Amino acid sequence: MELDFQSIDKHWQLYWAENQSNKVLDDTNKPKYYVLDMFPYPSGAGLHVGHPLGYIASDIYARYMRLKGFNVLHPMGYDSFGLPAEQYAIQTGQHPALTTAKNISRYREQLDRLGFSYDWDRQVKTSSPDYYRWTQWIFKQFFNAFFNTALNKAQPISELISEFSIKGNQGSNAYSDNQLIFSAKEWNEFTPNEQEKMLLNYRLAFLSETWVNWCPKLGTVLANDEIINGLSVRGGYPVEQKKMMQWSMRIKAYAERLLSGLDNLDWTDAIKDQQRNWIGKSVGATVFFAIEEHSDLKLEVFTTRPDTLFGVTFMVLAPEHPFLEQIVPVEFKGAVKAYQVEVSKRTERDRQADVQHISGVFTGAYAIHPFTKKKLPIWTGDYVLSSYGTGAVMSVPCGDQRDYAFAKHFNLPISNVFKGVNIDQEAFAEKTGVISNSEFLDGLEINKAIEVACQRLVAENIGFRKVNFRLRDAIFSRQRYWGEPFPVYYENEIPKLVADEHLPIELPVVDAYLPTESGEPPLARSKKEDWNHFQGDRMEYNTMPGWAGSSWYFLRYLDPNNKEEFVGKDKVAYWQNVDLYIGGNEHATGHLLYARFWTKFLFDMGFIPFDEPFKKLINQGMILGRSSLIYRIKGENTFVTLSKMSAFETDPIHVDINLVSADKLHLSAFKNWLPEYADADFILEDDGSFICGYEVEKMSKSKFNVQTPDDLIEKFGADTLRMYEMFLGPVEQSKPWDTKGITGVHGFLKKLSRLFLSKDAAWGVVDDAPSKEMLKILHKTIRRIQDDLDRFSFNTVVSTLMIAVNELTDQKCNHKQILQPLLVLLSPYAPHLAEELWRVMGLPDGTCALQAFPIFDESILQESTYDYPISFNGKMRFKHTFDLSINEKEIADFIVELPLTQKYLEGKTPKKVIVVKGKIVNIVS
RNA sequence: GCGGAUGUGGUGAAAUUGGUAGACACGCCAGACUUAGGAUCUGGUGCCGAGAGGUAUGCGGGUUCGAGUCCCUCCAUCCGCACCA
Repeated sequence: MELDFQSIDKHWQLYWAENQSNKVLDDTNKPKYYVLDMFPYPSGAGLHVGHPLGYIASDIYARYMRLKGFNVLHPMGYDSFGLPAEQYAIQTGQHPALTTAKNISRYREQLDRLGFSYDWDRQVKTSSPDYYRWTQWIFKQFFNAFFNTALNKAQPISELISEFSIKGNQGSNAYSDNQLIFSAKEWNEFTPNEQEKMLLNYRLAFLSETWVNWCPKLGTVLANDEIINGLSVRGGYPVEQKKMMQWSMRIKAYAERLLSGLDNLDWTDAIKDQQRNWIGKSVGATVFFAIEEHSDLKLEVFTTRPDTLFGVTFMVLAPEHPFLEQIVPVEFKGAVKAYQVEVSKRTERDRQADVQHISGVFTGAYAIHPFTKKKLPIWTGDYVLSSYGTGAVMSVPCGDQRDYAFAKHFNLPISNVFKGVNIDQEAFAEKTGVISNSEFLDGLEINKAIEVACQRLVAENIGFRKVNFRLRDAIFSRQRYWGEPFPVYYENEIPKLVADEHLPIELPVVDAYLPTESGEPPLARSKKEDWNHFQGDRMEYNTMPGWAGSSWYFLRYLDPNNKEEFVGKDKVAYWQNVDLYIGGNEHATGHLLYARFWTKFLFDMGFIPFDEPFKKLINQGMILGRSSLIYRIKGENTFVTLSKMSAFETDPIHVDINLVSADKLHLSAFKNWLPEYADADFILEDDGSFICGYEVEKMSKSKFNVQTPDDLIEKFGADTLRMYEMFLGPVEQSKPWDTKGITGVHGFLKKLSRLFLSKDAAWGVVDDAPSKEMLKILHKTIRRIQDDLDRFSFNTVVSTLMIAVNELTDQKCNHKQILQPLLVLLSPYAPHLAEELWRVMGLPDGTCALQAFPIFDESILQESTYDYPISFNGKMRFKHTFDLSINEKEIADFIVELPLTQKYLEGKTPKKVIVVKGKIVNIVS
């Protein structure tokens, strides 16, 4: 009797749906466990074989924990705002909501075919008004809060307002970039607009001028990714740096907590390091430099090396530094302006990638050294970034390689402050040694010198100790259509919040999804009567970024239909944070940091009882695609087969992998593929075939290398695909997709089901007592699977099951006492087949998924003897069995006398015999 | 330039704390059963060698009775990046 995997899949998927088998109740009597996948963006290409890798692992773990008696929350949803749907809308005029809905139903269909145990009643979609209503609401909470540095937490802005009206902002603990000091009297005399503007310096969601990559031709802001060599990827238009009023989130206020919070998380060190680097804490000092002929200005710099203050020979400002407006003498203005224009054409990423190219101009202005009072020329150079520190550096060529290179390039002076160090070839960047040539720092060891320099800076009121972070406040507005509208309108250019009862602010109808003629975002196309109906002058036309919705979605699953709150207090008290989170590495610093930030904020405001979202994190590796490439002769429509391409100048072109089998291109299918290839010519191999090249790279629609799971499920069934994806290797590891081995896993499932078949082809499982041997196989398997799953080693479980089935087959085992628990062990990996076999065996107690994980019995595996490997100088030669009760000395004495031992000793006397009980014997000669 | 990761058979990989390297599969070879098979079953398979044996976890060194595992130097590949003052 052969199994029909397809109908088994369908039968059980239907059964689960009809019986609501995956519905999760808030059953507080059971311990909870929350297993979460990073929710996908539903792209038009559908789910590819890489997506399920993490989903399968999490589903296995969720099923395992259910068997272990936990109430497991395992939900799924969609991160459904995003650029591709908007791009498609621009091209076709179709509303992104329609495209998105279509893609979601395709995803759902594909997910369902894999037999995941998601509770779909809890689904969330970030683009659904029921959901983004609460994203807007959370934004309002950020707007209405500030960060109290004394309490190290966020607080309502109302408390700050009353503080200002009583004592002004002198000595305030509120986190802010604001420098302006005002008294209570001044505050109270501010107009309401002035007060509002001042408060924007404190709110955790705030408006400020920010540099952006602006493409005038597209009328839009672009991400670094969308720019190559200063030109937009789309259209190839020039891009420039421009200042723009943007919403931001004051994530910098949380830098210290985001950093220290990592210590208690069960994440890999690799990913923690990435976040630590991103946050980038550095300890040093702020130093103020006077500027010649501008006594009103103080140039503020941050340095991690105040000990090298006497090595400063010049200053460098970022080309965007505001002082350049004021301090550049007339005769230098032209050159500086020209340089600023030149730099504005480069993105920050370009500026950083290009280390070789040194550029800058002298501004004509001078700073005064705070101690020596020497004149220091002020330059501007693009290696100094406006977004880090103060956008200005004191250049110490002897101690910093970039300063050194800059000094050499422009022939600026270099003075050495390190005792006995040669700096003829390069700067000395190490933090060890002794300072010289530095007045009061002479002779001090570097760490001591840093200390002394800081004390002196403070004493002379020239500077102070400072902790700096490279983390920047997160820009929170996008000039796009397909995102959450802000619950904000403007009155006299002051932003005002829309009242809660008007939420959600739904996306308005627009006639096109492009920016307006005047370069305003698409939402500005809305009609006032449709959308802009609040008392202000206009609505906010920006939308929120993709990460807004994904920063809190894990909370909504706990209580997805709550109309009163974003999550009910009782629900969040029971379910708490995510116990296991599985997703791709690419979110290491984006999503994972923002979600942590929002969680900490919501905790501070008393909405949730924990301040980290994800306790345990597993980063699944990327499954890479194997793309096929064909080579077209430059300027012609002729393609050359792989072995002959070297004779020509060619361009590689990605070709749909469905037109290729075993690297051979199907020529007629290729000609029909796209109109431009209809009359292509080919230079073939001598045997008449056309061979393609290949490349292993990320799967993407544009590379035509996407492998969907559908065909494989069609052919082998969902269980085979689930097991095969796990069998490929550790989940964390990246690997190219290859279906070569799938038959092995498929064969295993068949072999396993044969255990349940009796000779006369009926389902025949016997009640007879199993042999000792069979029990041993079972319990060995239980132990290994439990151990492996507990350390998330999903791949080795598959081989453990294979070994068990191989051994049980050898034993001709058809004993219920063995096979029943075996099915439970199998069920997290192959739920459809496990249920089917459970049913045909006529086993009681409902379904396999409702059973308890088999209990491991140590006593069954207890052995009285052990087969010791006997090694000579570390090399294993033979084995000898001893009773485990025999002690080390007895074993050693016995082994030495064996004839085999004498043979390997070749007449030598052993120097030492090492016996590790229950492990190994090693004879040293 | 900085940061992170990874290097084990023809291939995917295994080897919890240092203790029998290559489990389990794919592939390949031989055989059985078949009209046939991309079905099923049996045996073999790191490399060199007829064999005894030798040799092997990117290269080179070190620690150890014993190293894929720990330490140092180097090499290669992949990923991320915001030249981080």
